[in-house]
Amino acid sequence: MTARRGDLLDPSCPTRQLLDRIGSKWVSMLFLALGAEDEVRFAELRRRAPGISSKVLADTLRVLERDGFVSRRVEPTVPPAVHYGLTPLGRSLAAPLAVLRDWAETHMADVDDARSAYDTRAPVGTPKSML
Amino acid sequence: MTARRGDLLDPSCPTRQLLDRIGSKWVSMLFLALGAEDEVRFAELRRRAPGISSKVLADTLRVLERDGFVSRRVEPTVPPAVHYGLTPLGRSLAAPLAVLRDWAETHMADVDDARSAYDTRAPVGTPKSML
DNA sequence: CTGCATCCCAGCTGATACTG
DNA sequence: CAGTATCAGCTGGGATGCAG
Repeated sequence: MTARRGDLLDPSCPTRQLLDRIGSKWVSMLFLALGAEDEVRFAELRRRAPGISSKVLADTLRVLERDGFVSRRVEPTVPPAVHYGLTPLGRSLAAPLAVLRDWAETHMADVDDARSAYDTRAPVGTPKSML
Repeated sequence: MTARRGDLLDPSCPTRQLLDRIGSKWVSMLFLALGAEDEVRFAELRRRAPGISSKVLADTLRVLERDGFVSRRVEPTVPPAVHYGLTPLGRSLAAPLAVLRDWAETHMADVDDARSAYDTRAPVGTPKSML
């Protein structure tokens, strides 16, 4: 049907774009953090994503808002209060993410074992990248 | 169950590691290419992943082999013939990947629309005075 | 409180050339 | 054919400082 083989290298390939998003460092964690409640404020998100800088958090949220995954509501108080939440589209991504998490928690131990075995067989020469 | 919130920033978090893998540029395409048959040779993989360099292909395959996703079988002929295939573990990842692909093909059009709408609302370079 | 402007750096990715 | 060696570039992510 759709998906010819070469699709995934087209930058416009839907799957490619989705993988780029959810593979981004903080995105999956923000989905978790936002999924817990209806709305979460900026500072609270920072707390739930320990280590993120405000720049990266703002950047990531803007990208997700642009994608339609995240809603942004500003209360025009002083100082301002900004509330973020998942849109229906964003919530619809929860299922695929849960499938990934389940697979990971079920099988990544096998991956660890495979790595140990591989490293025992080939102690030197493993590329440092992609580890 | 497990998954405390902070898990996803731990480099050892299973989900984090899985996302890093499948988000890598050529991995999902190689899974597609390898899933079609039992075994595929190096040069054939290059053909099925147009644009990949032999270095990147070799690196990626080695990482996937180390993870236990991919098997590697060398025929000691001259010149050598190397056959790659998916292990059972690698094949078990097909389902999660299919879920992602399905979601992407169903919903990424909505994301495109959201982006267009966002870009219309916030064109580049709009003076703040006009907001 | 929120988040933009800058500057900066690591490492993923790629181009090219070479070898058993 | 199936890689390895080397070098270069870009982009994502981060530190810091400032502003509305």
